[in-house]
Amino acid sequence: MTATEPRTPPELPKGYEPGSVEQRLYQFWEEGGYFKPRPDPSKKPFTISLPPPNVTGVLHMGHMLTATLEDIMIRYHRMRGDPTLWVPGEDHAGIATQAVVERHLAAEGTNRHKLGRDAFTEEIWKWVGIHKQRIQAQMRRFGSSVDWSRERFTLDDGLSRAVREVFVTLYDEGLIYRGERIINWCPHDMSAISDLEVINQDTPGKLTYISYPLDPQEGDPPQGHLIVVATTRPETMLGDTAIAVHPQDERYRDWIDRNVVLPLMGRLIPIVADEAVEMSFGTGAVKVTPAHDATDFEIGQRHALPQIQVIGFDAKMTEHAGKYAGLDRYEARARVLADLEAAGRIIKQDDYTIPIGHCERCDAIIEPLISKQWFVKMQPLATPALNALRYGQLHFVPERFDKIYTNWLTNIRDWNISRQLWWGHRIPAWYCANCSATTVSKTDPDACPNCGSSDLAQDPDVLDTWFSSWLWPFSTLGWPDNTPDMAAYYPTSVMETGYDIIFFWVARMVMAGLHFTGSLPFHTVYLHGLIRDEQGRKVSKSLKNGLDPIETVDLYGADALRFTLVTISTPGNDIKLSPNRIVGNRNFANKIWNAGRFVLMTTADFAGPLTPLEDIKPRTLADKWIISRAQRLTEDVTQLIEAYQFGEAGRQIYDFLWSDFCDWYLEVSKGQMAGEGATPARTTTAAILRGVLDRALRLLHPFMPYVTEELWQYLIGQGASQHAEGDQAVPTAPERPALMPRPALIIARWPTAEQRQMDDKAEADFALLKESISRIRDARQSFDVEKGRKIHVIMVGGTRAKLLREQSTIIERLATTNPPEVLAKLAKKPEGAITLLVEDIEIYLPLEGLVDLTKERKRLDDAIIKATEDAERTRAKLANEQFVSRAKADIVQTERDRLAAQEETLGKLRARRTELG
RNA sequence: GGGCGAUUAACUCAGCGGCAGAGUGCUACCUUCACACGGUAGAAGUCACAGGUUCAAAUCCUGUAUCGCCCA
Repeated sequence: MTATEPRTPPELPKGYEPGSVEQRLYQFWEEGGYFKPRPDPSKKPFTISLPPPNVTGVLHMGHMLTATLEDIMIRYHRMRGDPTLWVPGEDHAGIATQAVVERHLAAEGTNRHKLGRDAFTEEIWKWVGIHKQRIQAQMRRFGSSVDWSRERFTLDDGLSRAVREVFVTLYDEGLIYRGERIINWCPHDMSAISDLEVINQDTPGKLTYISYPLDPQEGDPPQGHLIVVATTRPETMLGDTAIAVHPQDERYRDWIDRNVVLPLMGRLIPIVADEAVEMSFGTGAVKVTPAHDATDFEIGQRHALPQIQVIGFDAKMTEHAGKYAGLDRYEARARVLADLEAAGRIIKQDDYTIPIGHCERCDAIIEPLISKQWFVKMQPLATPALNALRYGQLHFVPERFDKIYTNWLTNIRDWNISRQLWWGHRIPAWYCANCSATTVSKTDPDACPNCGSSDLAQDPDVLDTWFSSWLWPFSTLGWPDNTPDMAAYYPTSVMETGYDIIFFWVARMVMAGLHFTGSLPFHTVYLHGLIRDEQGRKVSKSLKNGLDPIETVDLYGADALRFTLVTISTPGNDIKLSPNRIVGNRNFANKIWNAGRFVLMTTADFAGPLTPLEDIKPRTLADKWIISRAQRLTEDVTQLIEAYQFGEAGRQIYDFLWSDFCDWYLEVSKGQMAGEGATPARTTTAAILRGVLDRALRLLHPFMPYVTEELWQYLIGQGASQHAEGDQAVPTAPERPALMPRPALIIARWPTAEQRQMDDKAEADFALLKESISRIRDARQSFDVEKGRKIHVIMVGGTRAKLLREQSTIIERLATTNPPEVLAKLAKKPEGAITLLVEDIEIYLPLEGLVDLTKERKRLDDAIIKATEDAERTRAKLANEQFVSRAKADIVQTERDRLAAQEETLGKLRARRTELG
């Protein structure tokens, strides 16, 4: 590079101000079309579907973690030149959204029934519009480089068509059926929910032992027989239609098929034998209430027992509950217990922990009830999904989720997909009033295909939201049509989401993808942990302990928060987020900013096209060292990203920038840049400063997109002025300007590590130099040398004398010394000097008037003790024959070298100590 | 009942066979012309506990304890 005409250094603010950078740059990228995929037939596309957030929700820190991890992968692949697509969108969140709007209506003194179905859904669509915009704005603040032109919503026409296609196909295949089953009923939301949406909470309760008298028969003792059952839900006894015992249970064998008189109700119910009964639970005899318990329902089916529903959909007792009709279920429990007690039917009550099901959305206690619902038969879908993992087509990061996924799919149960709501995809089933045939159809039928009657009524229910989400990776790309996007970007590459929805979503997507497209929807599933507060508590709205991502971005900048979220975590582990950590990374952004500012100012005379690092011929040890470090970093970061180790990759870049580049190379470069004009030293140093900064910015860009892009624009000479124009020129009109109007870091080439420039010797030599300087600085401080005072230094370097002589100006500069006196061997020992040892180098600091000999003796004594211990430890290791014969040769050699060095150190320390007397 | 994870410096966490690391905090000194959102240096750990495997264990195996999560 040659010096071009001097340029005025750009005026950069002294501190990094994310607020003035982020929105402008996001707009520049978005308007410039940088987020759109660049087709390249020679390269494998990289695609991610964003897990769609609930459209009426507000994005929280977990969403931001998702957005950050996915953005890292997306930006990395985009820089590699892969056709890269990130599809954003939202889901309609049936129950949650309907509940939000209903609350809103209630506040206005109305409700959905007054409005009617159409007006109500219209009302919801208004909400959706507003909230969608809020989510989009949040995603933009995170820096997420999604392709907004491909944004999708689960209730879009296209996605709705996909839902119908899937429903009808599964119905035709016999994998969707309608049936009466025990389902989880939420009496608050007045809807069925799936097993997954029930949260079981262990709750202290009572196990009540109730005695039921057997219907007397000949041969019974005069007082009759009693059979005792244990139950946690005594009120359901009103609906009992049998008592069940295990067929092998000796205690009850003689009573099987006899009847008992149901207390309080007086009806006769049989004792049946069923293998489902656990002999060890309670008394081994259980009451059977087929209408209110899943296990009892199955027992009832096997023995053709009647189903008596005593609790209604409103969680109140029904007319079948006799005198308890109309009571709330818990009030009924108390009354039933009191009446049983009065009748002498209660044997005892034990304390007992009961898992009670709560609604995931509203926390109401779930009531198992019999209801006619639509189900998906899961087992045939689960088998291919299991095989995909077993045969290595699907990968989880971290791997331990293999087991969780396998376990769930192996024990999978049918999926209740109908919801008694108004908001969602209406079930495409029509019932004929004339012939009662059921018609399932992709298009709305005008007449019954069976009898021709036009008296058809569509099923009033809607589908579970997850029934549309499980199609997300392909429905968003245009499926069931074979669109260009489907052809180009499906299957997607990685699914990144929280481990809490592995069953809800991930496993179901795998099933749907395999069944409907014949392909896995993604090859890798990266699961991140949940975000908790500083005390490790789950973030919840009621505790108000969650940091709001937007407020946090406002305070510290998006880059700082993104970097914190990534580097604080390892895959699958929960994250305790503390503001402290974010502050540290805001400081990191500022550090980078100032390093950039320094490079720009220092090299202003050498602006122009960047010289690729590979083309730079380093002149000094420091040059070789920093380039070597940069190349090694490039290799490591690339490998770590490929291995999904984003946190470690980020930490390595941090260390490189702060410790290697700022603490050492920038300081060394100040000496190398001394003087004027385009001297070889200045030209090379400037090229390295710019080249290494460029390299680091590229590697860091996926993690901290804003500060890196801003600096890089300055680095390539398009900084402030272009931005100023850009601010004015931002089009508000819908038409999109030409794609990617100018170079930008977001599409700059991801660097390749150049092995040729990795230099072990330079790294070892520079490490020695750094250590020597640190030791001198340490000595200066321990002996209270004033800060600016240049001290005399004598270095006895032996074979390293040449190295030290060559690097003496760096020592002079960074340790604040006079030109060091470097000798191969020492002729005359300096008197009254401090002695330092760095490997085999002796360093003497003759600090006139400052050296306290007593202190120095003590210092040497301490050093001798430590060196003796070190040498002893190594000697013991080498004395162990097993170690020498069994350990790898290079390890043994390392230990031998170590011992030699330790003994030399010890010898020198002792000799010096002797001299001091 | 079954399964999983965590336990490393005061705090928050990396490391996961070869002499214990980072950030924050702490101590001392420093407003030196990139940065006080900074610099230099320092102190600080029986890597939960008990066994085992290995020449060598924070790291692998077994068990225990505590905390947390998932499934039933």
